[in-house]
Amino acid sequence: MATCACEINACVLCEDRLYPGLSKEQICQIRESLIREMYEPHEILFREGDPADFLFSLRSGQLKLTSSMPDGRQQILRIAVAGQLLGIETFKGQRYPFTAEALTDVVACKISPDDLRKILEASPTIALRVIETLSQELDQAESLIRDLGLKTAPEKVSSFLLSLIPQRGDSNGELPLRLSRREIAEMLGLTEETVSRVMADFARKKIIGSGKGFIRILDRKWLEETNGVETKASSAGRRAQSGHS
Amino acid sequence: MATCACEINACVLCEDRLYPGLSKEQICQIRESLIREMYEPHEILFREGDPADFLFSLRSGQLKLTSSMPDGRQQILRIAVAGQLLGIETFKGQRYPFTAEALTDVVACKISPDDLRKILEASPTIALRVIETLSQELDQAESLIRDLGLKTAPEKVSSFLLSLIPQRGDSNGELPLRLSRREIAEMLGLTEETVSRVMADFARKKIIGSGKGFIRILDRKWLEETNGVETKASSAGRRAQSGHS
DNA sequence: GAGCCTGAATGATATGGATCAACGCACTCG
DNA sequence: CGAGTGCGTTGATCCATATCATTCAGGCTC
Repeated sequence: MATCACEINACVLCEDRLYPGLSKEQICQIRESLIREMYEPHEILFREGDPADFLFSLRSGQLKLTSSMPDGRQQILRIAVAGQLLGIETFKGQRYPFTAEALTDVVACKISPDDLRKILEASPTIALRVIETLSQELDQAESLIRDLGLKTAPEKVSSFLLSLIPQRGDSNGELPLRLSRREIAEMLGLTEETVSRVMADFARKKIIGSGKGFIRILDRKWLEETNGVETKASSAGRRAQSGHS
Repeated sequence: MATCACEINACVLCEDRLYPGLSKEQICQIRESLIREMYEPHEILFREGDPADFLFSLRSGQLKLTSSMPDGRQQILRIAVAGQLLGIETFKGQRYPFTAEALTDVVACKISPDDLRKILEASPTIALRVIETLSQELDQAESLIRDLGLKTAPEKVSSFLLSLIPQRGDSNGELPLRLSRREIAEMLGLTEETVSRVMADFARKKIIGSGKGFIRILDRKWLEETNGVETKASSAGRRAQSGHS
């Protein structure tokens, strides 16, 4: 076992329990095809347009996936979190459709599409996990589409802020904020300035408190309402009164 | 075989060749869990927020998947095409995150999440196909994010028009257009009027020809350039001159 | 054919957010 | 220490697209 490339068991492809039907040897063989790698913040795992030679299974840390246009406009497609699989969009080969950049320290398992295919064929449990992961990613993407397509700037920012709250939500503690204003803007289809203004406005209204590298949600309910889960009447009312206070 | 609920073999879950290791009986049993259904244009398969009791495998036809806000704003998240699986975002249960409406005549196989899970565990080939389908859907979603987040109205419309061209592209024949201006707008995060203006403009410039229920791409190259695959210089130039002609 | 309906095109005007520009503050480097 | 640099904030102005309103064209019914 000591020869396994993968010693820490934390990613979709690495956990023992995911290979119930297989022998130790088979498991070890699978793990041999995984290449463990570490990255520091701002390091690029791969760039949009590069030949997609490897897929990545994220063990820990966060990545931002971006796509940009020749003139420099850039869009964050998604923030990838531990457990997710990167680059399956390119299962058929070809090229990466986005750039992946580490936001934090990152540990990832690198694997070739062919090897992954073999693993999936060998272990339905893994395949199922991959499907679940993919579903989650698709869901994330669809949420962003909603935000981009039909929300106003304040609604977008609300939505973003709410997405920072961890699942089992301890509501209003300090939440780490790893993205700069610019990055938030690139995610929400806004400009740096607009994000800054909206957040300053929220802070003035005591909706959030902000500090260096973190924010604190002070009025979660207000954010949830402003985010679009509201009646036509309440929306119109709030929007009407939402000029400069 | 005659007792199988699924007789036409065209969806991810129905093709014989996808169950290489299984006996006739097992295959037949799997198919028993599929409920084949047919829908007409404008029929709703399910609504956003409904309990997600079933997943759907699309055999033929097209669907639009929409999400809307309480005040009526609506966003098309994706156009689902034959072969795709609908609603896996809800693999964990819960509720449909969007409404699915038939754009054409549609044939779909309905299946419960539990049954699907069983099938996936039994057939890695199927699981692999599902993963490929999901990847494709994710890719579609990410493209839309790009369009929504960083493109101007004409760029969005270009991108949309190009997406109508079938894979093995016979370039400039008549392409069926199943979406109204309103629906195109709902997809691209624009208004009906803006889409109408842009398309009228394109038609005047002989980029496209449009008719009732179809369009014809006359200058594909121009669309591809306007879509963002272009240099900074060419973009700036074109944008500068793109006022009212 | 008259009346009506629905989708698309077009015009006039308003506005949310982009853009351009300046400034403050913290940090780093020599 | 002062100069330089990066990020965020704030202000003034502009413009792409929304919004509101009207017209047009085709299809349907009576």
